[in-house]
Amino acid sequence: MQDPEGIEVLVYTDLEGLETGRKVRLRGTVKRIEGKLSITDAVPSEDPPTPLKEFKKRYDDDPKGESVSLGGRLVSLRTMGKAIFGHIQDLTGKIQIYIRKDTVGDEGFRFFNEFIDLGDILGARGSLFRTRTGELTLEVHEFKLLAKCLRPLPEKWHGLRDTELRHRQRYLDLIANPRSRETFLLRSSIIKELRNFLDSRGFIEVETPILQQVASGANAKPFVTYHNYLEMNLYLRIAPELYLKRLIVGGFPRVYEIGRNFRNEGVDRTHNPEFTMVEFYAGYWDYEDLMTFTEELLEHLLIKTVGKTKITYQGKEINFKPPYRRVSYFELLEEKTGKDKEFFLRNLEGLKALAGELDVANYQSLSHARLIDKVFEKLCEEELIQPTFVIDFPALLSPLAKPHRKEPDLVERFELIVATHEIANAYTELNDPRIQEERFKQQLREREMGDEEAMETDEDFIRALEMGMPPTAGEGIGIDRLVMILTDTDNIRDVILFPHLRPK
RNA sequence: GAGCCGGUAGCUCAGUCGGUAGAGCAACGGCCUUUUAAGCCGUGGGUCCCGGGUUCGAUCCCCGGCCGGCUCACCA
Repeated sequence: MQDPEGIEVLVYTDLEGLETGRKVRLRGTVKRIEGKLSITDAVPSEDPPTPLKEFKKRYDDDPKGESVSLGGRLVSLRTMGKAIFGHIQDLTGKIQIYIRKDTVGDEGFRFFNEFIDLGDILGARGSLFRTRTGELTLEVHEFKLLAKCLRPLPEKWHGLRDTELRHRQRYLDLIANPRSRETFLLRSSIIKELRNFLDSRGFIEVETPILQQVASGANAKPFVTYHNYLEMNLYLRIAPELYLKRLIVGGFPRVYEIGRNFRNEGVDRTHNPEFTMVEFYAGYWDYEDLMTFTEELLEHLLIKTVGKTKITYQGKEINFKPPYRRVSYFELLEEKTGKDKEFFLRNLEGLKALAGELDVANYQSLSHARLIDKVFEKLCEEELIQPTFVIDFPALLSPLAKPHRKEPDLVERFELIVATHEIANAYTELNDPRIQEERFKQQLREREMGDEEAMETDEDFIRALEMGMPPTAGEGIGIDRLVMILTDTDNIRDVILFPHLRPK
């Protein structure tokens, strides 16, 4: 039993140090125990404690007569003279505890009253019962202070609202806001199920360089860093694509990588400078195979994580039950503009005029490829709510994709759009080294014309293709955006544990 | 990078037509052995984001800055 005069286990002395450089309201209890608090370690506690959700499930049917122990953070406290009610919380749930003077004894009760505060981490052992209102509750026989909470908890009813604080001190957000805990748990299970699904289909998980000598495989500005020993600049990858395809050349039949990409660009509701992607590549597949596969993958993810295929996102119902609509890029454009593929691909002046009418920013200085893409985004993407495969993109926009088997100006590429967001981007991979070389040269010309984000040439990648890459299809899925949709979140920072913020 | 909005107690928020501020929760002292946003009585707590300006006087008005949010631009 606890005895304030017992063996020293937990002692706070230098409380001033806590206040360095900032004003902190220290809690009365803490001031009181300054220098002198001590606790025996005589109380046994299960280590580590069972997650509370599991705990409650286990004992819900038969709460009587058990001597059980649990642990977690004390998040509410109702003292009623000679009895105390409170709730202990962990990541998975909450359970009520009940402490009676009769049960824990005078000394134990005094200790709890004097030294235990809201926010403390407690271990407790006792028996379960149901209160009048039917709530499963632990009547505490023994308890142990496992860690002291020196700062006050956020407000118990409203939680922690301030977005800045929620992001800067995510631990507070996680303690105070159940919604936030649920989001990150769901994110974890989405990634787990993604991995399970890919593994079960014969994909091999690999890791490729994050520090790269050439940042290629996407159109984006890289972060630059410096390697002291090699005396050279290196780039944080903007995509793993070219390395994963090297592995297909090397004989891996199917590979995937889940990891961070880094793009040195703006931050907003749907962009964080580092973001998580899965990219997977399958030899002997084409983009048609990938569309079917993607439908199966998403159906699996939805069922395994949220338990259904129909969800609500920002007030709109979205149905992930396959099959998804497939519509070609130029078909959509023609629907919106009445102008056909020939117009977009051959009539640069007409296209510029159209972009001007649509208020596309800087339309005078955009490349042909970007003009098409801007017009598409402006007119078409905004209306795609249900999962939709937009297929057969212009070759101009897709330097790594294989030419379409029937249409010479197009490539075999699709994007999966959900709720106006691009969730996946995929294509039959270009495996002809000569065409790839030509595409890189075209990108170089775009770069020379001022497009800073045109793709870099990777000589070794061309050499790899020269060894022969089997027909292959590959796809990238933005995990953060997928999590946003499945958690009904409209800001990417709410699905990234520690989003980037300016230092305060 | 631009425009708009915001920053007041630990948290959630109110307020001051310019006279240095309040509530609830949290904290602290009491009462209370089935409460659950517990209740009741009492107490303490603020560089009103920072720096300048105007003014007898600025938390409030003006200018600049910092941080955040939204929209736009760039991008996935």
